[in-house]
Amino acid sequence: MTQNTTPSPRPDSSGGDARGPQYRYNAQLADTIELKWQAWWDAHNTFVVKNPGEPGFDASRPKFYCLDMFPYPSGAGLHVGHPEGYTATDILCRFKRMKGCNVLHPMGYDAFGLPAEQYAIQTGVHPAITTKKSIETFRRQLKRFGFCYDWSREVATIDPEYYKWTQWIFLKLYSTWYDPAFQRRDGGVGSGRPITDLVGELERGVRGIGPSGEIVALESGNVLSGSAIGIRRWHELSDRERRAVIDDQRLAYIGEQTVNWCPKLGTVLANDEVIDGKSERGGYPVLRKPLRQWMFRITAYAQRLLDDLDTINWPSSTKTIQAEWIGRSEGAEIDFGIIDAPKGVEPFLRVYTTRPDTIFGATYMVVAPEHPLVEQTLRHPRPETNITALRAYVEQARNRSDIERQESKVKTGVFTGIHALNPATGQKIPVWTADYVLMGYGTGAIMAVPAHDERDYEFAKKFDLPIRDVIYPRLVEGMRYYTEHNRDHEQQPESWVSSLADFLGLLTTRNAGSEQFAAIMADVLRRRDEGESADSWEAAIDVLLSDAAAVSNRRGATKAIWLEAIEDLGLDDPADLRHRFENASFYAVSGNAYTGPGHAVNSAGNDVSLDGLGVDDAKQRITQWLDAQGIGNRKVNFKLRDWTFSRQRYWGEPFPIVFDAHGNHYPVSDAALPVRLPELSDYAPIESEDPLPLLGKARDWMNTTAGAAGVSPDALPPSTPVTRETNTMPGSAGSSWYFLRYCDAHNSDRFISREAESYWMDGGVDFYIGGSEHAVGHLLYSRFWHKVLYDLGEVSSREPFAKLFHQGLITSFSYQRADKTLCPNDQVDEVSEGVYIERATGAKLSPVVAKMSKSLKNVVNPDDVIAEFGADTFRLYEMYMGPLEQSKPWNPRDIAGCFRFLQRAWRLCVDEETGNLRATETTSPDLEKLLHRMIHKVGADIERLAFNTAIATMIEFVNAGTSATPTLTRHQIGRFALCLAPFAPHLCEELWSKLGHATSIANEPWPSVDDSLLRDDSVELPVQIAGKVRARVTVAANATEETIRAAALADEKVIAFLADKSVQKVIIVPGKMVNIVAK
RNA sequence: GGCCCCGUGGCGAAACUGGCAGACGCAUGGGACUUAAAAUCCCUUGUCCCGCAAGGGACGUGUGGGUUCGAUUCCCACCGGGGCCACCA
Repeated sequence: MTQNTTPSPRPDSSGGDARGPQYRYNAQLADTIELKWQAWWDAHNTFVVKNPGEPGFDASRPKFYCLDMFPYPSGAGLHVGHPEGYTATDILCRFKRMKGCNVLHPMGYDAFGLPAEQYAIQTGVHPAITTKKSIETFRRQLKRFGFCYDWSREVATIDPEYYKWTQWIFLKLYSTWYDPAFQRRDGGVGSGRPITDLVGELERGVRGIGPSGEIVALESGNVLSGSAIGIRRWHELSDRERRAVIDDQRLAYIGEQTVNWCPKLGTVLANDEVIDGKSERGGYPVLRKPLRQWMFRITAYAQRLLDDLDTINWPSSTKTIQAEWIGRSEGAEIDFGIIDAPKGVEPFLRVYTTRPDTIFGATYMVVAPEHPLVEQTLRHPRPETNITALRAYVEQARNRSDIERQESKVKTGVFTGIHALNPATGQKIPVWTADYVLMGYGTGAIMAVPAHDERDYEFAKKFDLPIRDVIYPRLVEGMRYYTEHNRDHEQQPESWVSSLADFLGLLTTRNAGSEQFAAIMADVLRRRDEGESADSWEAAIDVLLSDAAAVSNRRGATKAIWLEAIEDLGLDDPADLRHRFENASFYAVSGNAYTGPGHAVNSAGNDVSLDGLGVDDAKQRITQWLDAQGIGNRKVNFKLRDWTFSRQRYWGEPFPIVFDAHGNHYPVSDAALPVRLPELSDYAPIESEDPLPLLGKARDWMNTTAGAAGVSPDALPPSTPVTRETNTMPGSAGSSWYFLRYCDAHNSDRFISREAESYWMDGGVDFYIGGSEHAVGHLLYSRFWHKVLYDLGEVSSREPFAKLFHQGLITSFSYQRADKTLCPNDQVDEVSEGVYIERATGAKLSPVVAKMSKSLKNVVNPDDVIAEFGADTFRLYEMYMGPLEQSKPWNPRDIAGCFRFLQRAWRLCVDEETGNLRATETTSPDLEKLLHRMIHKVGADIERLAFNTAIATMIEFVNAGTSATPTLTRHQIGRFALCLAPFAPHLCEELWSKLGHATSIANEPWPSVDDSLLRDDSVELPVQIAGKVRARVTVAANATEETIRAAALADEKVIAFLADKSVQKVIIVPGKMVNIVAK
C-alpha cells in the first residue's frame, strides 16, 4: 500500500500476517484460493455465454445484458474507481445467472485517442505498442478481481477487425439522409433513409430542389407548378449541382462551420471536449474558427433524442443535462427589411426570437461578427459605416478565444451603418454587430428588445440606444417577479410609501387589521387611477422589497399571501377589490430589463395591435400576423450543434473516404474495409494556426488510385489518382457502438448478426453503469448512432441503454493547511490520535476529503490492496463503503473490517487447523430462520443495488452463527455460500468444493426462501404517548386493532403515564406502533 | 448568475411507502486468553442531566418555520458542501 494514505497508521489486522493456524483465512490463503479459481474458471469457460443458434444456448431463459463502460487503458493501470462499477455489475451478473438468466457481461478497451498519442510522444514509443501493453495490464488486473466477464467477447477499438465496422457505420451515415416526413416503423414521423432512395425520388420527379437547395416533395400532378415557383428538377441539374444537392443531405457531411480549434493539440474538438473554453485534455486554449470538417447531422435527430429520454430509465439528472444540452426552444423567425441594402445582400435580415410578442420594443438589431451581412457591408459600406472600426471589431472578435469571451462579459459592438425596418412599428432601427450574438445559434442575428432582455438592456445602456417598454406586469405578477429576483434599488421612498410598509407588516403578522388594509389598498388604487407616475409605483415596490428579509420565509408564496389577505378582509365586496388589485399594472423599468410575465402595452401598429394581451396570447397573435404578411413563422430551435467528427491527429480510425482531383469525395466500398491506419514514425502534433492532419505525412498511403483504395468502379475508374482523407475519427467513434459488437464479437460478415442483435439488444442494454462525466458525450452520440441504425433497420431497439446508473467517485483523504492549501500525504505525520502535522514545518493540518491525485500522493493502487487482503476483500470493501451512486472516501482502516468478516465467515465453516468443513449435524430453528431472512434480504438488496446493506445482513448472520451452538449444518453452509458467492466468489467456490461439489457455484440456482419463516408469530410494538415511546407491548402478529388497543392501554407503564390525563385518541398502525394522544 | 443533488455520532453509514433514529463496519474504552505481544473472542460507546447502583429524565438527523396524532422522510425560507450549464435571443 502507498504510504501515509490513511489518517492513522495501518491497522494491525493486516491480511499479510502469515502466523496463526495453517488454514486461517489470511492473505496467502486468499491469494492461493483466488488464483486457483480464476484458473479454473478460465479452463472451464465458466462465464462464456452462448448466442442464439449456438449449441448449448438455452432459449427458455430470459436475457440480461449488463454493460460496464469500457476503460481507456492508460499506462498507469486500473485505479480504485474502475473496480467499483465493475464489482457492482459483477455481483448483479452473478446473481442474475443464479436466478436463471442468460447473462451477457462483456469487457473491452477504448484504446484510440489523444492521451495514448501524447504518452507515446513523451516516451518516444509508438502508441500501438504502449496501448497494447496498457491493455495487457488492464486485462491482468481485471482478471485478478475475479470478474465474471465473458473474455471470449473482448474487443478493442484499435483492432482493425473492430474499426472496420466503425468505418462501415460511418459510411452508413454518409449514405443516409433525413426525411422529416417519413413514417417510421415505430409510428413516429421523420426517419433516416438511404440516400439512394432520395436519388430515386429525385429522378422520378417525386421531389425537387427548392431555391436554397432544400429538398421539397412534389405531388405527382403538381410538377409543373412546382417549377413555376423556383423549384428545379433533377434532370435540370448539372452533375456538379446534383452532387452538391446530395452531399448537402448526408448525415455525415463536410461542412464549413465554426469549430473549436486547439492550436496546442493541433486538432479540432467536439463541444463536449471543451470545458470552460479549454481543452478537456491538457487544458489548452481553444479558439473558434471556421473550418471545413466532417460533421454529423445530429441536429436532425434533436427532437427524437429529446423525446425518447422519456422512454428510458436513466438518472433524472443525466436526462436533464442531455435535455438542456439539446436545448429546445420555441419562437419565431422574422424577416426585417433592410433599408438600402448593400450589393449582394438579401433585402431582409432574418432573426430568431423566443419573444415575438415584444417586437414593438425592438429598437435595434444585432448580427454576429461572422454574419454574412457584416462581410458584405465591409465590401459595400453604407455612408454611415465606419469601415475601420467595423473591420477592427470583426478581426478582434475572430481572434478572441472562448476563455476571453467568458472572462469579460462586458458588452462590445459596432454600428454597421445599416438600417432596418421594424415591421410592427414601421420605424427605422439601426443594425449593430456584437459578439454577444452567436453565429451558431438561430440565424446569427437578433432583434434587440432592451426593455425585456437583460443582454439587450445592458447593450442599449452602454451604447445609448432607445428602450421601449412593451410589457407591463400585473401587480401580483410584478410583485412575485421582483420578490424572486430580489432586486437592488436606489430610489428614496416617497411619502405615501410608508403605508405600503405598514401593509407589509400586516401581511407578515397576519393579524386581521382589515380596516387598515382596506385604507391602504384604497390609497394605492386611487394613486394608480389618478395617474401617479410610474416612478412612485416603482419606488413603492422597491421599498417593499427592501423589507423582503421580513417576508423571506414567505417567498414564492407571495401571490397566495396577497390573495389570502384580501379574502381575510371581510369587505362587502372583496371580489371587486381583488379584481382591481389583480389587474393593476405598473411600470417595470428600473435599472433592469423586465423578463417576467405581464401583458402587452405600447404595442399597437397600423395593422396589428397586441395591447392588453398576455404574453402567450400576444405571441400567438403576432406570429399569425407575421405569417399573414409573409415575413415570419413559428420556429423551433435547438442549442445542439452538429457533431464535429474530424481530428487532425494520428491515433484514431482513418476515414474510409478518398478525394479526386476536383475535391469530390467518394466512399471506400465495404469490401475494401478496413482502411488501415498507416505506420508513422513521426506522430508528434504539428502546432499550428491551421489544421494539418498528421496522416498527411504518410505520402505513399495518402496518394493512391481509386482502384487501390477500393472505390467502386461505378463511381470512379480504378486508375483515377485519388488522395485519401487524412483526418482521423475522434475517440468517441469507437465507443459509440461497442456494446453492439460484444453481442457478436467475431462476426466477419456483419457488425452484428441479426439474431444476436435481436436477442441481446431486445429493449436495449438492460443495465449500463459508468461515470456521469459522459452525460453529453458518449451517452448522446451512442443514442444518435443507434437511432440512425434503427431507422435503417440495422438494429431493433430505439434506444441503446434501457437502464443507466452512475457510480459515485471514490475519493481519498488529504490534509489541509491553515491557508486551505493541501499538503501531500507523504509529508504528513500523525503525532497522536487524530492530530496531524506537516513534517517540514510542524504546522497542524486538518484531514479533509479530496480527489485522488498523483500530486497529493493519495492514490491507492488496487494491486497493493489485493496483495494485502485479496480480491474478495477488495470487492467487499468497495461495495460496503456506502451507496453505489454516492461519492465516498477511501479509508484503508475500514478494509480490515471486511477482511475480518470473511475471516469469521471462513472460520464459521472451516476448521482452521485441519482445513476440513466443520458442519454440525443439527442446528437451531432461530439460525435457520435468520438464514432465510438473510437470503431474502440479500436478494432484494442486490436487486435494488444496495450492496452495502446486503453485506451488513450477511455480517449479522455470521456473527449470530459464530455465537450459536450448534452452528451451521452442511445444508446451511451451502446456502450461506450461495448467498455470499456474488460478493466473494473465490472464497465461496472453495467452500462449495469443500462441500463435495465438482461444479462451479456460479451456475447454481439462488437458494429458495420459505416465506413462513420471514414472519414472526408475535411482534413487539412501541407505545407512544404524545409522540414519545413510553412502553412496549407484545402482541400476536395478526392481532386486530382492538386487541392492540386493549393490550396497550392495559400496560402498567402506560397506565402510570396516563394517570392524570384523559385519552383523546389512539392511533394504531398494525405491525408498526401505537400512538396515544392524551391531555 | 441559472438548474440539479447532498447535509444523520469521533468516522463510513442504516432507517425501502410519514411510524421505535443511529442497523452494520471502523475507531474508542474496558475485559478474557498469553510470560509478553500480535491475532482472536466478549462487553462498552449519540449528547447532556439525576443516581453509589439498578435505573430514570431531557435533548438530538445543518438552521428557522409549516403540515401531521407522529417528520431524517413532505412543504417554504435560509446557511453550508458538491455537480452541471453559463451571453443559445
